[in-house]
Amino acid sequence: MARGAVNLKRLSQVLGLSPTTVSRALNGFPEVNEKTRARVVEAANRLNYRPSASAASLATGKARAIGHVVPLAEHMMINPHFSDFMAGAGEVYAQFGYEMLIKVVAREDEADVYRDFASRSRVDGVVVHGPVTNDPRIPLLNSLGLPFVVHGRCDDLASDYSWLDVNNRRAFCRAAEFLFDLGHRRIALVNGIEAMNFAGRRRRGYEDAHQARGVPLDAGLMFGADMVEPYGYRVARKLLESADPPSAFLVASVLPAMGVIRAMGELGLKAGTDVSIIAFDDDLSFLQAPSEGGGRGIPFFTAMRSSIREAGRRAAEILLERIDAPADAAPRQELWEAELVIGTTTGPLRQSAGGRRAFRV
Amino acid sequence: MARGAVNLKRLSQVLGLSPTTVSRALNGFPEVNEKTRARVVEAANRLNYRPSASAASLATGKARAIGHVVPLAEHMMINPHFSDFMAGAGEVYAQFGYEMLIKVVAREDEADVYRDFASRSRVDGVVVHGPVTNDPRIPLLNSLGLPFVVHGRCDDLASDYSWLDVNNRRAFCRAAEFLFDLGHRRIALVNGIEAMNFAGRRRRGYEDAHQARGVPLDAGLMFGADMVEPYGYRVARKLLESADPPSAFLVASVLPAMGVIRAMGELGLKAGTDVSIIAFDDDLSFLQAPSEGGGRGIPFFTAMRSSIREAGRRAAEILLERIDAPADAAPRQELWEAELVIGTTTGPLRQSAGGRRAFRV
DNA sequence: TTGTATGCGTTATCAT
DNA sequence: ATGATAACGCATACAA
Repeated sequence: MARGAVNLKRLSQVLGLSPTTVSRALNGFPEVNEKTRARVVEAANRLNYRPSASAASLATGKARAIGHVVPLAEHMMINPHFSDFMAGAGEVYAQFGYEMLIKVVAREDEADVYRDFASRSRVDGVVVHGPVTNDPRIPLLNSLGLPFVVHGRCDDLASDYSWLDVNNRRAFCRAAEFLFDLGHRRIALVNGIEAMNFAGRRRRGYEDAHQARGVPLDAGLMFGADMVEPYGYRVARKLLESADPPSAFLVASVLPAMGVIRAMGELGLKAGTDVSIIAFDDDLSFLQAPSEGGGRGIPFFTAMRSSIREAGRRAAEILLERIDAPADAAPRQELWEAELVIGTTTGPLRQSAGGRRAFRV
Repeated sequence: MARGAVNLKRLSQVLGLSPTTVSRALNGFPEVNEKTRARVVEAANRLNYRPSASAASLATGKARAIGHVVPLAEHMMINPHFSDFMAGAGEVYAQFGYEMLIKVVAREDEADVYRDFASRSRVDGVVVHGPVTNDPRIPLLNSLGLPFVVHGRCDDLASDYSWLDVNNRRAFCRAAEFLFDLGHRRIALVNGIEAMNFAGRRRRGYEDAHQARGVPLDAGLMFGADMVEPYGYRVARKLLESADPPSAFLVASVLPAMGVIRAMGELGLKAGTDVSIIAFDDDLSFLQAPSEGGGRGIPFFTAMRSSIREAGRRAAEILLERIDAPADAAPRQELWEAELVIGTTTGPLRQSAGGRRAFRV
């Protein structure tokens, strides 16, 4: 407690009431006299009284905090996608009087943190980030009895836990079909790390579209790595300078897509004309132009878009809902469809783009 | 407490000892018999005992948590700079057994959150982000008696609080001088929001260099806004298509610098040859190429570099140090120099670049 | 070296 | 409608 902070006892002495009544008045119990409540609330505000978090937590068994465990090693999480998700979740937590508690730890210590959270009752629930297939965290959390929600999914059966996911497979299938409809046949896939469950789904969507159109897959056009800018740059340089370059790119994030743009700029190629790009767009805030006069301008990237910030908000809501629900309540599962947004980076296949190309480097 | 979790009383009963002795054994008190301690530690591990956070906090008055308040409105904070800083700070917190507590709130509610933190003793200290000149948070936190450290500075006198900052003025002066040395005279400044204290310092550094070289300032070349990608793009398009374009850009972050690159690509201009770019590089993880075989490759941007993640680590260390120090200990202040890194985006002024230019669009 | 008793600031139970 | 009293789980001053 801060020096001189007023506690329940002091406040009740000032009011000439018992601590019990003051507590009830402040916590909205119906039995307390409205005149008394008004007096109490006024005095509490005036003296700047706030109940001690640890004392309340000890008495109620509720921490009023949500935990997020961030793997240290893979910087997958320490990136713009993650911070936008957290911003959304944080809004909801603040709104409902919850704290957001973040723990940055090595992958191998993650299980330990969950055990710690549970047995020390530091948090009332956790959000699971970056699920892999058959993620061991799900059975662990279930056995700990700690409420949780997964951002993404771990498997196709996904029935015994709550999750919120984007229909990645369908999004990438639609994106590829959109490019096929424009006449493109050689489409590079610049995917995320395939060990991540979401990246596997995205690849399958890409494959679905190829199969539906009878276009054979070319392993030389498929890449998977951490979704950073230089990755897109490297892949694009390599492919666009090769003998048989793709005419379009399907990119898992606007970050590597920026890298593709950079590579094209260096090679004198214009996006949407010489080469098409469609990206998965998490609606990251740092890539959005400040909206002038309401609404957003014409987007740069053609993209499958789904706001990761909105996902953060909704995931938080689902989790808070589950925390208040009975322990045996049915899990909540939501699958969002990404929206196709037409920007400036896609266009019909140019005949000249098929064969060799005169670079303007 | 989680269902069935073992507490101190149960553990002591199992061991046939008093709770006091068990507590002492676990907390490393010197007076306890080593054989007893061994027994206690073994049993604690076996039964997976962990002290309740709220009970410990209530008893000791320490929360073992650090607060970070993130303004919701300006997405300045919900961006890659912020998440990298947090990653660094989080590492240190985890190492010392602290939690990181993040609160996303509207600017106008920020003061309230600090009061809340203090009076509810939810945290032992806070990190102040994005200081403006004469920031009201500093006197508030001082009056609350809540230990804090500022990432950045609020004024030039900056004596009554702890801070960690980069020498922004000197960094931008050096960057501009580097461009002057290459023969450039018309250098665009793509700065952050000038209300932020750091951006003001950067502008002054840019002005220092102009004055030192006797180059007059051109208000038409100086911009300030939120450091997002489209901002750099917009400014670069506008300037490079103007009658008297700059031959070089000094950019406050690699994010808008990517936008400058995009604009140049569209205009058929090559960085380092046609136009030079030097950026302030916070060493953001998502822009770093995965190091192949140790070390990092040749950087893309010529830049003044200072790792914001490292700053997060150090800020956390300073704060934890202050929390343990006596309340009247002298504030700790550190000013870091950014490092000049030569990349591929700068080169000597081309004679042809001065006048009109043939665009290859 | 170990144990007893008390306090930390709430909420909740049971009276009145 | 209000009050006395007992938890909550730990740490610690004091006693032995």
